[in-house]
Amino acid sequence: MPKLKYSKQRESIKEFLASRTDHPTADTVYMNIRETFPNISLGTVYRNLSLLSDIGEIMKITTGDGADRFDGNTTPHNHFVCTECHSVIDLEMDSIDNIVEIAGRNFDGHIAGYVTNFYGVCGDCIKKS
Amino acid sequence: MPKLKYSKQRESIKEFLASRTDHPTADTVYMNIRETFPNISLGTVYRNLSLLSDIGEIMKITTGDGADRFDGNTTPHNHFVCTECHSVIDLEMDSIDNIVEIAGRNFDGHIAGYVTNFYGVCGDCIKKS
DNA sequence: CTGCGTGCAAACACTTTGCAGAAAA
DNA sequence: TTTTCTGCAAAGTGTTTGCACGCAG
Repeated sequence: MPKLKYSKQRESIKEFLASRTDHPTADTVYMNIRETFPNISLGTVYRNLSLLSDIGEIMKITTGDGADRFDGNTTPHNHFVCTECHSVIDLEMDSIDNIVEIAGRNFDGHIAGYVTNFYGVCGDCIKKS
Repeated sequence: MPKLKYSKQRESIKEFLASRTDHPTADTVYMNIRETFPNISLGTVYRNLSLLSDIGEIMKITTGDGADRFDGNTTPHNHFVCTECHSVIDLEMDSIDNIVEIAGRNFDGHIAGYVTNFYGVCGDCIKKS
């Protein structure tokens, strides 16, 4: 694997994600970073998001509902996806890591991890209805 | 919502999925159904897969690893995704539905369901290495 | 006859990639 | 200098859609 070199674009993307608690898509990141680097390209944004999530400095969230989203918070946590407004919300909940042990009891492979997404209607959408 | 009409293509797709325990992609379904209906189009396959999963007769699996997959088994269960061979395997495990209650304790929206995918290396890939 | 379903092809959304030049080490 | 990173644009992948015809009800 190639050696990592500093780039202000990458730094900026990382900082941007760290400053948000929502979970922007690559396109949203692009739109925002462009205010600082008007010439940055969408390709560069994708390349850096992918690189950063490979080295574990950010997290990629696949919801199955449109574009992937990215999270600057790399501490283990789960997400809730609102089926109305499509927002993705961090859940502050007790650990459910024990499900790995439950899943492994009757399985002959090796389970390295899991991703759980919860679905439903968020508080804001309930109020509006 | 429009009224449902019988179609032999749709029936065939449903039967095909019911006959498999792996989790074919839309393209795999297409390739196989074409042996019975040589003129079926990929668009029709996608339309029916989408319709069938909307009405709950099949299940759509988004792994974040390539194309979506489809499962004819609609009884609630979880999946394991092998990061080596990319196969998707049904897990026979005790229910973890209690995680919904855990997630809901400190959340103001309404959680309707969840999807958990486990990741790791499957038994076959472990043997081969 | 009415209207949903189909095949076809074009369009679409999201993401990746090849290239030549710019920037970091 | 050497190697990585960038902007640009083109290509790629998976999926959806408009249209005219076909078939179920």
